[in-house]
Amino acid sequence: MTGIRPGSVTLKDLAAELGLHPSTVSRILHGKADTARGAAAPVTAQRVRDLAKKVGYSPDPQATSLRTRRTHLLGVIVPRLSDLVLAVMYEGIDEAADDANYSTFVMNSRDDTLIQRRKMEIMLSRRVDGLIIGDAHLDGNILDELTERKVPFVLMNRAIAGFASATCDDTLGGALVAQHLWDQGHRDVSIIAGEPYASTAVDRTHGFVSRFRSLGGTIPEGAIVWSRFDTTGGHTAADSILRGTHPRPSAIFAVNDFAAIGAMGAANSHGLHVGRDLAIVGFNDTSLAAQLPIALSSVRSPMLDIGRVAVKLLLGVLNGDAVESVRLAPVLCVRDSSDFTWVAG
Amino acid sequence: MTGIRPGSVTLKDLAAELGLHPSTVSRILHGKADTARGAAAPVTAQRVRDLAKKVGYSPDPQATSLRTRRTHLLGVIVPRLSDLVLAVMYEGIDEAADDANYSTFVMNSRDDTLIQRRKMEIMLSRRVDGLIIGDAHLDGNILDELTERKVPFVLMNRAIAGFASATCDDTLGGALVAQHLWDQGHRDVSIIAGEPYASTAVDRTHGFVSRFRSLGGTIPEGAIVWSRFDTTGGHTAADSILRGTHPRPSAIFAVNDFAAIGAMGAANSHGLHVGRDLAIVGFNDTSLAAQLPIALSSVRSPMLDIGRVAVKLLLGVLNGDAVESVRLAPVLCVRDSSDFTWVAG
DNA sequence: GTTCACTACCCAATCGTTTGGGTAGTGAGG
DNA sequence: CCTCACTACCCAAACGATTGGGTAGTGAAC
Repeated sequence: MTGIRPGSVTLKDLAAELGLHPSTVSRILHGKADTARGAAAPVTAQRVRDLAKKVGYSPDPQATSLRTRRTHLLGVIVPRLSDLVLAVMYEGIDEAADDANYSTFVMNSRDDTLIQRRKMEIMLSRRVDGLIIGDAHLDGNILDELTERKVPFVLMNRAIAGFASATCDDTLGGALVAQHLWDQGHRDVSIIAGEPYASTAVDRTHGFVSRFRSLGGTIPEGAIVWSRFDTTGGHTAADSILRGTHPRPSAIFAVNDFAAIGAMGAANSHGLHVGRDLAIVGFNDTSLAAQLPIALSSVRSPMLDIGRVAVKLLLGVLNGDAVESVRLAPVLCVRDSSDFTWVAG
Repeated sequence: MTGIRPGSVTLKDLAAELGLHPSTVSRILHGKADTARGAAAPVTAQRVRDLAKKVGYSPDPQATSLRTRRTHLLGVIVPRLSDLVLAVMYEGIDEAADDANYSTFVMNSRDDTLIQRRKMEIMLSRRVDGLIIGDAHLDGNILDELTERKVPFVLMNRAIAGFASATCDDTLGGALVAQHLWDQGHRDVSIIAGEPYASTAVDRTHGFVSRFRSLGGTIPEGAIVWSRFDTTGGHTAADSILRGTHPRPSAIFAVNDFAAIGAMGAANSHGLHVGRDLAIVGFNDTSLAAQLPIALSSVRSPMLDIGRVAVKLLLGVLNGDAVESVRLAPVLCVRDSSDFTWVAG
């Protein structure tokens, strides 16, 4: 449609073609409220807009942001995009940013503090307008630094007290699982708790533990096993749980679907049939959960929305608003992996 | 370390501080070969570099590319980042681009031709130096247009004749699976073939079929079922296969791990034990395959490398080199889902 | 003591926009 | 006829870097 690669035609070209001054053309193509401030005659304005459309004029973003000091670029930093959870959140970001006419850089930090720093510097040196941080560690010292440097940013997925974030209500999510397992009659449970530096892991675990205890249950220290977030991490953790000396739990809560899948594998190799001998519940309800050979119970977190909200928050910050953290409510999806009613009934 | 947000200090500031002209500073900080062309005295050069490092000078990329007409930005377009395969490839891109001092935009097209176009225009209007296209459709008319508009680009994952691409040798991959299933004694096989517009799907299917036939096997038309690439797609396809009238196959090749997982689910609900009653082989060997309750046989494709190679190719194109497509070799990983030897032996 | 070739710099234009501040021209009011 | 307030524009200076083309100054050769 546009014919040629955008960028060929400049404001000056348009102005010359129409016998106008570039500044006039700029004002016309720029705003609406401005036009009223005496920018141009309606007729001229229309001529300008018509030509602009016809030749497919699109302003040079480099030139624009050189002048305006705004790039309309958002930086997104996540542990890894190959983590489905973050990938879906990024899709939400992509959509929301697109709607607001922003573009996004996204980089993987592998949850490594050094890489985190490096990627952030790269983004800042690209002059992004703001940052969405999806890999915050609970000892968030980088964040203080960013605040001090007056970099606009918000957190996503993981929350840190004192900073604006878009997350799932992980504490509630954990509690839902505790309630469910308790209701199913489980009294000996273990938790595959994830990485201790991630608020998601900590909050889900904490939410689970405190609800379970408030129901009258007990959870010994040894029942909580920290682990990586991936399948291997889950496998290893479940293995150590099932191999443990204390009474083998009848249910395991993994704070992440992938860890849960790993746990299913481990259960299998221990000769346990998941859903009958051992209940397993995951978190996030990724697209896989429902499709597994033994469908996995999981807490559905609104990943797409979390991404979208993160963008909205950040745009708020950029706009100078005082923004509040948003915690979206999760929903428990019970499936075969933890549904014992058919056994009991 | 850097103290303040980069961008605060400019070339002019440096020059003023040192009593030099900005152009001199620019030349010093720019190249090495240039320096020899009479840029500055070694002593001065050192002074400049020291100060630059001390104050954390980093050139404004907008200003630079306004002048040089190069943004050091690569555009990446994929169907969806929530497809693990593409996410991993993107990690490869991220790394390679980083090494070469480029940054990347990545956008999701959902394999929708309209969105595809729109996202491309966005990237071009951002003045990316080149494009990595991960969602090419076999009727690649957009590509001709891009060529005509002289946009530098390469394909990734999916190949189209006549354009440079970084892919897995999908035909070979399909053939490996055919050979394996044949060797295991399977004579009735079905294929969950994926989307017919994707070269990955077509080539893997074709590779499988032609090897199987050359071994003396037959594959009726009805044994090839096109499908979406995700778990649901695989489930539906497998369901229709297992429900079919013709003799139920003893093995299914799904051209994608997620489709294979869906197929496992379907097999399950048909009362078939995968690995004993029915063999299933996937493709890509994503991190899940080995961890599933029944470990999934899969063709390992070097996803990370494909991403890296795509960047290398694109940089070649940008450099004016004549680049050749690269097809990386896959490796078959046999696991429980298709290993019948313990039954036969 | 010119010319010559360096060395080590400086000058100024330029990339494409934006934006604060003009200024001709017009019609009305006094 | 002068002032005044518009309207509908134009001017020029930025923004921060790059780059082709100078030019003082120095030492050596003739």
